[in-house]
Order: sequence, then C-alpha cells, then structure tokens
Amino acid sequence: MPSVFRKATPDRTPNSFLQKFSIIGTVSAETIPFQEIESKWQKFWEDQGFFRAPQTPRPGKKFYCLVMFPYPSGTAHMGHFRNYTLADVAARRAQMEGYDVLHPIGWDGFGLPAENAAIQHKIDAAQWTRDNICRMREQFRSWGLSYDWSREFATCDPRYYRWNQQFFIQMFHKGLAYQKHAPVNFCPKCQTVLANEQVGEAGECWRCQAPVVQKHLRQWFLKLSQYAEELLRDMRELEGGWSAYVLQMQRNWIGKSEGAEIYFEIADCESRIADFKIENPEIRNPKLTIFTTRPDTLFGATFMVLAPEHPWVEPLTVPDQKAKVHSYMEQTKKKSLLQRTRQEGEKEGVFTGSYALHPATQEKIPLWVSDYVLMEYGTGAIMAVPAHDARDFEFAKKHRLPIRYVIFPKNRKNSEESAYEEEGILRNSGAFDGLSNLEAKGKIVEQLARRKLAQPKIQYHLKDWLISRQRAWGTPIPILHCPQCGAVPVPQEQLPVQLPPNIPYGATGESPLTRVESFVKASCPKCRGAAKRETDTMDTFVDSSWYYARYCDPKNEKEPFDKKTAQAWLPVDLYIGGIEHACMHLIYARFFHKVLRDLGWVNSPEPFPKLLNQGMVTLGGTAMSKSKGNTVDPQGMIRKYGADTLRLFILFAAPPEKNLEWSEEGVEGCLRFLNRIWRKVLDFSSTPKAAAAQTSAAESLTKKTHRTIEKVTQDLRRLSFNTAIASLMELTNSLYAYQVCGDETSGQTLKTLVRLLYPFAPHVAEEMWSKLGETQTLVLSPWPQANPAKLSEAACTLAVQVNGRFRDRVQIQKDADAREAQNAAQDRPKIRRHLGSQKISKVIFVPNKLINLITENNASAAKVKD
RNA sequence: GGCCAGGUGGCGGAACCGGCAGACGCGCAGGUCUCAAAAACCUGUGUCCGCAAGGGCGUGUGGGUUCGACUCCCACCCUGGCCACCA
Repeated sequence: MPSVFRKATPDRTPNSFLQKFSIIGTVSAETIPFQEIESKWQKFWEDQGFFRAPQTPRPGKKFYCLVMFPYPSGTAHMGHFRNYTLADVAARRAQMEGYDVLHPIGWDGFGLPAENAAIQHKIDAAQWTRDNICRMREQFRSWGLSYDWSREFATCDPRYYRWNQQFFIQMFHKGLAYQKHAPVNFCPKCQTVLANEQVGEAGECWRCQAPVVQKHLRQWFLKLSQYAEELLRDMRELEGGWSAYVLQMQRNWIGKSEGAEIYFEIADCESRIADFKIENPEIRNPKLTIFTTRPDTLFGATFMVLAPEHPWVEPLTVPDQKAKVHSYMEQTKKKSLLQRTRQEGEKEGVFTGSYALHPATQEKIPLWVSDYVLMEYGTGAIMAVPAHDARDFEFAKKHRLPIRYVIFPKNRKNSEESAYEEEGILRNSGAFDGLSNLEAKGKIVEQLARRKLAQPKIQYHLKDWLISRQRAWGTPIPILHCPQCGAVPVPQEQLPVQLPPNIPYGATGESPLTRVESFVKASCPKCRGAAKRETDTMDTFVDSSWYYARYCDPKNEKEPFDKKTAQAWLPVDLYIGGIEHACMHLIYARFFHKVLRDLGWVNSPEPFPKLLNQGMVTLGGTAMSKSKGNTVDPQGMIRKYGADTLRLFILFAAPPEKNLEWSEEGVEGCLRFLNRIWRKVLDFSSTPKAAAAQTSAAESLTKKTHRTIEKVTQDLRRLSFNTAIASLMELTNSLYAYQVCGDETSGQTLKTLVRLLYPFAPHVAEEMWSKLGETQTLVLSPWPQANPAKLSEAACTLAVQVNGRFRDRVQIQKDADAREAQNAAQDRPKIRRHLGSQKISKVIFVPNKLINLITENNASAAKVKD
C-alpha cells in the first residue's frame, strides 16, 4: 500500500468535523481532556507502585533525587510547583534510564506558624499542621509528581523527632551539645532566642523581621564552630556541584582569618595592679591580648584601641579620664548594632590615660577606647597601625596620633594621604627590615612567640549553633535538670520525650511547656531525686538537618535509619531547593552530616554533592507573594490548561537557576505545542499504516529524530530543561513539515517524540503512548537511544569565510579534505567575487564545519600597527 | 570598599570546547480557511541602504590576542546579589 499523503493544513476529516459541532462549551474535540487523563494516569502509577524505591539500590545504579521538603503552610504556590517539577523531570528521566530512583517527599512539620495559628484560633498546632499536610498532599498529587509516597513522614511525628533527641544525647556525650550562659539574640515578637544565622544584616528576625535584642541567658548550643575548618575545606568537594554564589556565601559566613594573638604589657602596671586584682583576681601580670591578621605591621603600631565593652576599660582608665570614658561608654550603649557596624560617621573615641609597652620596641603607646572595635570579634582589642589600616588611619588623623609607615611598595613612595594596605618591603622594623611583608608575618610571630608574647591564631566568624527555642511546637530537648547531678540526659529507654497534649500555647519568652506540670516534674535518672525537665525545644533546623537520611529507611522503629541502607543511598545525587537556605539549612545539614559521620552513622563527607538552586517565580519583576498580591495559583492554572501544560511552561520559560517571569501567553504557547503533538497522534492512529517511504524527506526526518534524542539526552543530563523542550518543539515542527501521516517514518518519529516528552509532560505522554497502540507504560519503557549511523549526514554544509568574514556556505561530502573543500568553495560565484584577483596565502580548515580563505593583502593582516 | 553573578532583537531566552549570532517560544505583521470571528495552518519578523540581487552595521563601552571573539585577556560603565569599621 502506498503512503498516504495528506495535506497537513485544512480538511483533517473526522476531527475538524467534530470540532464544528462541539460549539457548546469551550472544549473542542481536538483539545486534550487533561483532567480525565491526569487522574487516570496518576491513579494508575500509584496503584502499580512504580515510584516505590527498592529497599537497597543496586550499586552504581542509584539516583537519589531530593527536593527541600516543604513547611506545611496549607497552600502550595508556584515556587513549590517549580521546585518540585524540576526534581520530577530529573527523577523520571533517571528511572527511564534504568536507575533505582529514590524520590521522596515529607513535611517540615514543626515551626512557629502552627504555634501562632494555635494561639490565634485556639486550636491544636498538631491538628492545624495535619490539616495543612492533607491539603498540600492533594495538591502535590494533582501535579503528577513521581514520589514514593510510602516513605512520607512529618518531622513533628514523635517517631521522627525521637531520633533528634537520640542524636542530641549522642552529641551531648561527645561534648558537641552543651549549655552556656551567653549573650544571645532574642526576638521580642517571636518570643524566643535565635541562632546567629537567623538574624539578618540589619539585626532583624529572619522570620518576622522584628528587631532582635540581646539577652544574657543560659542556652543549649551545638559545636558548629568545631567543624568550621572542615566545612570550609570540604567545599572543594562541592566545587562544580554547587553554584559559586552559594559557596561564596558559605565561605563568607564561616569567615576564616589567619593571624596571631599578640600580648601587650601594660606600662607602669605595678602602680595599678591593685585595680586589676579587685576586678579580676586571677590576673597577676596583666597583658592585653589583641588579634591581628597583619603581624607584619607590628612596628607600625602606634596606639591601641579597646572596645567600650572590654572588661579592662574600667581598670585601665586613669582617674582624670574616668568622666570622659564613662560618658563615651554611655553614648555607645545607645547606638544600635546597625549604627555601630556602618562605616559612616567619624571615628569617635577617648583616651584612657594608660599606656601599653610595644612588645618589640618597648615604646609606650597610648590605650584608647572606641566603638569601631567590636567586642564580638577577635579579643575586643586591637593594636592600631594607622599607616597600614584605613580605619586606624582615620582614627589617628582625627585624634592626632602618630602614623608610622613600615611597609613600602617596591618602586614608589608611600602616599602620606592614606593607609597603605598592599604588599611591600619592611622598613623601620628592626631586624626584619628588607623582608617582604609576607615573609615577615611568620617571622615576627615566631620571634614574639619565643618570648611568649604571641601565638599564631585562626579566627572564624562562624559561631556555635544556638538551638534552644522558648516555644512549644518543636522537639523537646531531652535533658533533666537535677539540683544534685546537673544536666542529665534522658535515658534511652525513656525516649521519645513527647510533647504533652493540651499545651497552653502562648508567647511569653518562656516555653509554654514550663506551665505543664506533668511535663516538667521528673526524677533524676542518676540519683532518683526530684528533677526538672528541660522545657525549651529544638530549633526546627535540627529537624531538617538529617531528614534526607531518614528517607532511606523511614519506617525504622529501632534506629534513626539502618546504616547499611542509608550508606547505599547516600549521598543525595541531586538536591533542589531555594537559595534562601545558603547560610542556614545548607550549613547546618553539612555540619550534621559530618557529626553523623564521626558518630559512625554515615560514611560520606558531604550530604549533597550536587545542588541546584532554582530561581524564583516572579510577576511584574518581583517574587510572587501573598502580601504583594501578585500570586498565581497553580491549581487554577491546572484546571484551565492542565498540569502538563503548566509543567512545560515552568520548565521552558527560563533555565532552572534563573528567575522566571510568569506569562499566561507563554502557558498558551505550551498548550499549543501539546495540542500539535496530540493532533498528530490522533491523525496517526486513524490513518492506515504504510511502510517506510524511501524519500529524502523521510530520511531527513529520521535523522532529525535521532539528533533530537541525542540533544534531549544531553540537555537532561546537564539540567538544561528549557533547551530540551525547545528541541522537542523543533522535532514537532519537522514532523509537521513532513506532511506524510501513517507511514513507518512518521510513526517512529511520533513514538520517539512521545517518549522524550514523558519526563516533562508525563500524563499526556502516557495517554498518547497508549493511543499509538503501545501497551507498556512509559515509566518502564527504556529511554530512546540515538543510532550513531543516523546522526551523521553523508553531506555537510561548510561555512565559507574569506579573510575571516562569513560569505557563503557550500555543500560538500562529509569528511572531505581541505583540498576538496577549497575547490568547492572557490567554485562559488560569491566567493570568487570576494576573492577577486587576490592570491590565497593561507587556508584554515575545520573539517565538516568551516573553511577560511586568507588572501595575501587581507585587511586584518595588513593593518598597520602603530 | 571587597567578592560573586550577569549585560545578546519588542520580550523570555539559544549558541555546551574560539568557528554560520539570534535556536525555541511569546509578541507583532501579512496570508489561507470562514458570512464573520475564534481556533488551526502558512509566510515574514536584529538593524540600516536597496525594487531586488546584494551589501554595510550589529552580543554594555573602549582596547588587545587570533585567520576568526557573545565566547579568551586588559580597562571601564551599568544591573542584581552577597559580604563589610572582621582588626
């Protein structure tokens, strides 16, 4: 039977006929019945359990695809949709490529919104959370996400948070969890303390933006700082897998600076040693400790500055200066942290009247007090080197203090107008003259260290993680406070310490659990005496610091997870989530993973070697948000256009890591694309089949198909979903241009197209697949393989340049050599015209791509260089 | 001030390793079908000169390297982000 040629354009008989008679309602017969298709396939996939991951993956064939799990706020927004769709494409592709895929979802169930809702509406936080989870679960199901729902859990379930408690106790025994009295950040609105990472640049609460205040409280900490160096070092492992941007942020946050502590003796200290004894009985021979990253500038130190809060300010201030110093300290107290840490404003300060002895020269240098020195960093005291530090320079100018240059650039003089902060050669530095400042750094510290006047020191910005929260909706910290034995961990067999029912919610700055007598009253496991239960709960970021490991073995009731099983799945192969967690969750989880490794639970250095931070979904250029009122509800869009259409749009409109501007026209474009394939499928299934046509059009369509397989496969590997979809659109256009229907070639192309479409638009692809007469689900259908023979053309088009400028293209045999190419090029009239009578002096030939003919007097070579 | 990312048509974006800039989509214009419209389909769409053939110019700006630069190097401008009196 001959191939059936049909015009692609009008009279597509049965369907356009039907279309005319389906005027009632907006749905025409050619429109894809999304709702029907979606629920049908969602049910089918779930019933068949296709997305259930095996208990243990085959070695080398695992793909653990994870999205940052949601807080159950009650409504999923377009940002969730984007996040989870991106992961879904990666997971579905991996499954088709034959991997054992773990693609789980769960709920970050603890947190303030639930507790605030409980206070406001007099309901149970647990119930509120459960209801929200149900609502969001239904939304996620309607999006066609290939989750292993059998592994779902919520962190507010005692079956989960008991392991938080167990890890906490293990850390307590290792000294990694401890309590201390310390100045802490307290949010007056949330009525709880916060970790450093949870306070914004302007000193605001990360959650409610209220200004944070300082309090002095006894709180629980995890020794994050102990892992500072390792967290920094292991970023090598993440290079390439994480964006440079997040790595930079973490590097900044860890904030390593290498330098030295140097000890300055106080001059004439005998006369005032009594003052020190009163204030600090342990101090015998007071030496003021400073931290510097520039020990090479030591000889340029002409004065010293103490932070106003420094405990030595009082004893060092001579009677004559007391009034001035005290008034300055008062002034400082009134400034906010923000005011103090801005460079703006003149550098005020006062002289204490005391002097220190320069450790190298024994010179007396004055001791000043100024708030440009911060108590929180280093030791709260500095040696001031105005010649080589811009801040010290400014201070010295204002207060007429001496400026002594000790480092000089190689070939020019120092300007006396500013601090010289670059590299150079030492002078005015005693025995160190002539050394480069880099060499001098080590040598100066070395020499001082021999006299016990200095030691090398590394300083980090990263501090320990304050995990206590004075709120009820979190994991109870499993500690009992005994008047005799102190803080005693709750014995293993008493875990979990469960939240009591009927918590008297309220934000009072104290945990509501303190008012639950039955919870508080306990006995000490050591001495059996009466003890009080710890009532603070853990920061919810503890919950999210190891949830990725729990997914590997979520039903385990004996342990957090089986080590072997988790080690087989971990690390996570692809982690997808928003960038806002760069310095919170992503630091905490890396820390936790390393602790778990040291406790023997996991064996990989990093939990997430590959991280994709998806961009925001914007409308009118700003992130969609309820408060701005510029949101688009994914559910409404799904009802209007279908989940697959929305998926395609979200994937196609921008590369994953960039922001994506919402555009309903764009959505309609994607609907048009799906409809085009849909019509081809209907056409094909209603057309009598024919053998492959031996035409050049058929051959070229086949080649295009194989090139598309190649392109989509590669694009999926590098998570370039937008370009993958573009090439599917190209193939669809080629299929339309082919104009033949029902023959082998168009059938093969159509089937390939549908299989390639599956990760992006799975419901529609499954439906089309079965309409094409296929009986096996696409989930289990192997990913198409490009036939290398079909990828290459016998002939190729060579770009022809004359003197580097593109002039023409020429058809040439594939793998032709330079000689043949040049002959073919010179046969072209255009090229002949451009060459004129000029002689060819050089030929650049890139096989199968390009030939560039250079003439003797070509313009660029003849360019006079003057 | 330091660091990072980026700057390509009317718009979103493509060009992955230095080799035909603008794939794909949106929008716009013209056409086919229709009594008409919608849908669908076809054609065109960086810019300037030209009826056309053809040619000039074009990837923030200015230089450089190269036979050849969106791509590499130097300087600068702009946008976004992060850090920042961190000693």
